Amino acid sequence: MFSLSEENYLKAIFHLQTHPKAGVSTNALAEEMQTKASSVTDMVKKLSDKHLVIYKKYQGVYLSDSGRETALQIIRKHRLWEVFLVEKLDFSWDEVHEVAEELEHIKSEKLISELDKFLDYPKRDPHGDPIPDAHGDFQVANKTLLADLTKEEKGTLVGVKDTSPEFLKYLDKNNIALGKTIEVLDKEEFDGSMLIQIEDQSLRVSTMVTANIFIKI
Amino acid sequence: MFSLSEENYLKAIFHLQTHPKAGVSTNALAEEMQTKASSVTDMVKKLSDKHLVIYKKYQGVYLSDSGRETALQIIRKHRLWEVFLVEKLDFSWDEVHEVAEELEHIKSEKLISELDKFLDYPKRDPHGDPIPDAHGDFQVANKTLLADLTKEEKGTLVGVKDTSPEFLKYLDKNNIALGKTIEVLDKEEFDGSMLIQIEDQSLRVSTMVTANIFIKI
DNA sequence: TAAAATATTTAGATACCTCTAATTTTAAAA
DNA sequence: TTTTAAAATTAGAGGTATCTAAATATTTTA
Repeated sequence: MFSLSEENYLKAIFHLQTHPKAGVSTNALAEEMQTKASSVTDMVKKLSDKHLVIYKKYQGVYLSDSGRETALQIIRKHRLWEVFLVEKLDFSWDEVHEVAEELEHIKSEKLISELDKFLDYPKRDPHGDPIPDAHGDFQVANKTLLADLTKEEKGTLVGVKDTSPEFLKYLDKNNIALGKTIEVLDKEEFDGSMLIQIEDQSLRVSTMVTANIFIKI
Repeated sequence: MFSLSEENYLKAIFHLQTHPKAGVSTNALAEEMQTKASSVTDMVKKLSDKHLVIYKKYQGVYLSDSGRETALQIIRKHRLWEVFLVEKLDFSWDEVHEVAEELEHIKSEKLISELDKFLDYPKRDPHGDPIPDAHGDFQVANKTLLADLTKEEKGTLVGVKDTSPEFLKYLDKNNIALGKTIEVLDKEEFDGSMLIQIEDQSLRVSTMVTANIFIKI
């Protein structure tokens, strides 16, 4: 169907396309794909020829409907494999991304539908991100950044924005995990850092942390 | 480490290298890889530069020790994934090969060691082929082709030589499966066909069948 | 708004893996 | 053993995905 590179580009465009009005810039895509802008231009033309993206020179790139659909199927596979790795193979949440990056490109409808069934149709991956179903539909959670809470507010940790191993290991070290209750004991106006209560410990965290934790109030 | 093509070539050479004295011919490898002889020559040179094979022009190609080791690790991964697909995801034995061809190239030591553990260290894949361990060691079964049995001999079906979906579906249709006892009721000298007893049914099978079934007496 | 800085695209080249067509080597047959 | 046939290799080229360097377009700044 599509090449490895093509699939990775579609996924990257999807992840960068936060505002549906603005196209994804060549440089942003180059940064995301760890490649050069000129390579991006070439690939984007190819994706455009295949009607996976809408592209006008110097105007940035948008996913077409079929491009979005393809991207969502890859994301579905990625997240299902992450669940498999954590729940069945004892991987920790900071180890799954790299392997899932490879597994997501395996081409078999049956493999994914059976895996989904085997895992009992999980709704979220180990980082709290939603798993699209076979039609590409997924629940958009109503979640808030911890950074946006104010003193004395509290909620449940439902996701992380930064999924780098470094950040995830930091969270592990401090017993911060999905599903736990977090309360803002104090917020420093100067730098935004917070004193938070999580289970029986209180902890001071910087905005590097609070801006990467999703809370459901 | 190695490219997809390189890994597939090593695997193909391993499978073709039945007699350790004779090198694998360019044409045989081209047939196995579904490619042209000229492409094989190019690739074999590249593998030789990387010391994965021993190659002298016009003399055929042999796996080096490191080439053999690499091939065995790919075969290990292939067969472990096959077990996973059959035992955990309800694939039938004629459906697993194609998907395992892709899964075998995922690069993660931990993935395979954890998968091995998850599957409880299986010794054989769904077709009865042995699964090499992490060191590349595996048990060579003492098995005989059904075709080599004579009248009134019997044994257990321990493997199949042809693993094509067509052959496997034929076996399924006739309730011929791994672990079952087969007895030779009669053997036709003219064409080698046999009347066999398998559980409560007797069945006449051609040499196309008997030459692809492994029996342990 | 003109100049400078930044972003993007184009041109030309490389690595990988493949192909066809032509050549060379080896093996088989007369 | 010479000829013929088969097998293997080389030469030259194409597609994919990438790169560097140069050119062009857009945006920012003065």
